[in-house]
Amino acid sequence: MTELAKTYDPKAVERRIYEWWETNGYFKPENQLYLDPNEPPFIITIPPPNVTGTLHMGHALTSAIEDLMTRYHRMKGARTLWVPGTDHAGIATQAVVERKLEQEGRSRRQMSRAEFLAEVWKWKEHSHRIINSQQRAMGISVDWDREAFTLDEARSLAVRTAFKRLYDKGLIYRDTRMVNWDPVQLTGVSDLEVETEEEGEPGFLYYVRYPIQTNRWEGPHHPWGSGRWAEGATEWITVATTRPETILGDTAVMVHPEDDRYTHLVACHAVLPALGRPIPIITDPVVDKDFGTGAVKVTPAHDFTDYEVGKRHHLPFIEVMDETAHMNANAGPYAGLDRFACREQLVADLKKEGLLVKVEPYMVKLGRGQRSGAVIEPRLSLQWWCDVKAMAQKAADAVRSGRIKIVPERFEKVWFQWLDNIRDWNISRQLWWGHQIPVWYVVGEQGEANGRPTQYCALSEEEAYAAARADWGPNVALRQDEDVLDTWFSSGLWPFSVLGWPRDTQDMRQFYPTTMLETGYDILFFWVARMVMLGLELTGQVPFTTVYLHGLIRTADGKKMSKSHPDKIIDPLELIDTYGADALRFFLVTAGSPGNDIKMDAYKVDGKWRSDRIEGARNFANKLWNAVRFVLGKLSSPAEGAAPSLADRWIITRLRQTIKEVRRLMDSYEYGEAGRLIYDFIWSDFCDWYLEFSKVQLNQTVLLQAMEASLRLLHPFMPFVTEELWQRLKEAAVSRWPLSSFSYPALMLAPYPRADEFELSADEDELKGMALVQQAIHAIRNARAEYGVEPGKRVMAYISAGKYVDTFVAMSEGIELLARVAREMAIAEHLTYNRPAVTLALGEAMVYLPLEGLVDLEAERRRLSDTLAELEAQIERSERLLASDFSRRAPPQVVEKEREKLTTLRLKHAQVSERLKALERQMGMQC
RNA sequence: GGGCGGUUAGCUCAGCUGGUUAGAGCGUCCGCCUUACACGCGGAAGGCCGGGGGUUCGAUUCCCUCACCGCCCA
Repeated sequence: MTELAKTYDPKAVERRIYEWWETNGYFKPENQLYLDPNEPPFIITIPPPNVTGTLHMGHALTSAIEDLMTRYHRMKGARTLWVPGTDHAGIATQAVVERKLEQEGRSRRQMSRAEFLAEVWKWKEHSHRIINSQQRAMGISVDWDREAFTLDEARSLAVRTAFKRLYDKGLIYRDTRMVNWDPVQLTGVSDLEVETEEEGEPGFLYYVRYPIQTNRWEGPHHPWGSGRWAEGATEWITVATTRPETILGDTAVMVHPEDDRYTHLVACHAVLPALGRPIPIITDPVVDKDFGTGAVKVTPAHDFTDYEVGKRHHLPFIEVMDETAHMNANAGPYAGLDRFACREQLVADLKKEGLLVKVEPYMVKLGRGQRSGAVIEPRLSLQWWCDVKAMAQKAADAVRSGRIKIVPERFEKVWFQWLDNIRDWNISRQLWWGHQIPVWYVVGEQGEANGRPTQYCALSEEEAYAAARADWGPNVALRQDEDVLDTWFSSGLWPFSVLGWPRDTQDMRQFYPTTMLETGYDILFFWVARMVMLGLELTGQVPFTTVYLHGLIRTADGKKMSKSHPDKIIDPLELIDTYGADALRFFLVTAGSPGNDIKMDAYKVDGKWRSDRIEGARNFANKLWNAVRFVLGKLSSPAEGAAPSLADRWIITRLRQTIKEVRRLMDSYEYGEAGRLIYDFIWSDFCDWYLEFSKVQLNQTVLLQAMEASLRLLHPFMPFVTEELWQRLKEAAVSRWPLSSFSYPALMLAPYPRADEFELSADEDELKGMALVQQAIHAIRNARAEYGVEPGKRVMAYISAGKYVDTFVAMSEGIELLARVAREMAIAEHLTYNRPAVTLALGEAMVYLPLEGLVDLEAERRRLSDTLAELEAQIERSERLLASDFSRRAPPQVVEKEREKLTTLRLKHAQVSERLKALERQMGMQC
């Protein structure tokens, strides 16, 4: 067997271990070796990453948490399945590929749909490969044989089936409505895909006056642009707008019915600038009298609010822009101009005509496309809609009734709020990349033709034709709807589509509903809510029983990483390269608390990302590595049948306490806290104390047991290094110490530690004694440092150990080693030392260090009297507390604890004051 | 406008259902290559737990309120 290197090198381990796990099929639920019949199965589906490119830190966090959950449940003996996959991400991927083509001097517009899709598929393969390698590098224990893609054959069937079922129920319909239109990507998007800057964006509020038609002035006598357009007009109404270009589409001016300023104008007509169209002045209570002039223009075809107003007041809907947000023929002289160019030109013209009253700087709330960043244009458009009202109520009920639990709980409030105010979901996208809508139209027919349907929703073209031929005869021609579905429609089916739905598969029967849905809180509505709605609607069951939401990864200055400049985006692979996957994972999982964002402390050195916190986690991996190196060294000597010492009983007791607490924390999703606890146990209890004690009192069995259990405990957090070390340990030890977990071929398949695995234990008194010994060692070290004793120098010590004398005697070799105390030290139940010495009062015990030549009597006297003063203050505080209502009102255990504390304080006080008196006597004698 | 989260050591953050003298890592200071580990060891300094009020024997923790920062929804 090769010796362990002095420093852990993740690169030499991770890839090899992962391939070994994978080729042995250890990630598959069918291959688990330890199963606990009492553990319910654990099924989780990965939030499928978009095949837009590569994974970022958010994905790394997702991987770390989900793999932690998965490995934990697998080791607990639950039948465990984690299904991987990727998302075709319609808009996002199409945008990425279009941009790439653009750089190559090509354009989608010049390509056929098939040609373009071939390009996207190429990109998808490329991206998918990178994503997979990143995920493997993270160590995720997914069943790759079950990998799914939202646009593969099986998922397509699920999508078409889902669409058809909802269509047949009347929950999916086609309608022309006002939608959020992205004029760059040329598609409608849903409400959720529009993002608004909180403060708005700098813009202007334009005050424009419209002349009023009167019997003396019925309209312009001079052309627009002549500067005399409004000549002769006598009355005006001034409106304020942030979007002057939409004036061209105005079909009314609106004021509040109780606004005295305008009552005389109501029912009059204003004349629309530029176009000269007379438009009515109407009243509606939605008008805010305090905004602008109190009079607003109404553009029913280009504004959500105005759309409603237009319908209410039966106003004409005049579109003045085309799909690319260029002005159309209805814009008269401005036709052909881009919306912003039109704005500029029109404002200049208004000014020339004396119609521009004033312009004020104004923060405009602009909706921007989530993917393109383009200013969203409200636009009338024919789209497919999903009526989700009823589904939303059921989804809300699932959480209300506890069938689905959201962690952290506070997100439930957001859940209800959104679902209770839900609007119909625009599910069609005017894109090429995605699931084409499974609806076919009869070519050449409009609407209902003699009662015969002109559109057919079907699972396939053949099916659509079969239905159409039945109505229209054999020569009917069909054309499939060109639009595709919103990506989230297919993602919404994920937890069951990956298991084979709508087919009746073994996986559906065995693994549905799933257990856990873990993702970032930012896609609670986009994804989680849709899965619950569609899951309940289509499978009749909740798709999962727990939703765990993690926070977002932010840059060092607190910005969202995904939105910040590309140079701030960190590739997890780079960090893995520098620190190892285990370090990255441990950092991600322990960096924060559930649902809260994590700020990366990343900074660049020579162009490479560094993080002190990840470095700390790497150091921990190295610490573990060296602990095992030490243990292996101890095991190589002949086995000794030493009886368990106090230290042995102590470490096993601490281990058992840690296991209990870790399991409790893991079961309540407090992964960070659990990780920190394991870290503390391994570093402080095991390495700092127990390994050190083992240097003087070795018990190979206990050393091995504690080490092995520590590896199992840590495995879900740091899978690679623990697996590697466990294999080494097993190889070295299994023939002589056949621990039961060594019967498993891999650590990842071994049982998670249970507190009742171990037989040794220390009782309450022994634990107290042990703590006292540790305190003594600490106090001696402290005194040595304070008095500048040479590090290697052995010092004499006299220990008065009271009732813990046996403990001190048992631990004397440890004290010698760790506090550098001379072998001849004295330990007795009661011991007084009258010569000059540093005195350490520990309450139950007392340590005298005759530091020859170093003890300055005066300094020691000062130190003791300071200690005494501090003790007196504490005693007084404690006495006051006990004399108050506290002792009557507080729970007995708490009061008892306080009494014990007071007793110890008094004991210390007596020790110190006695010592002080003795010292003062000595000093007096010296004088 | 409504809602949520945050404010704890120089920095980044823990602190679960209220209970000893509030913790960790990094950083700082002092001392060490002590034969597992310098990616380390030992020691130390450093905190009106954002402000105010309330409940309570007791508040970093619960309630109210204010301030600032961040986010979500409209």
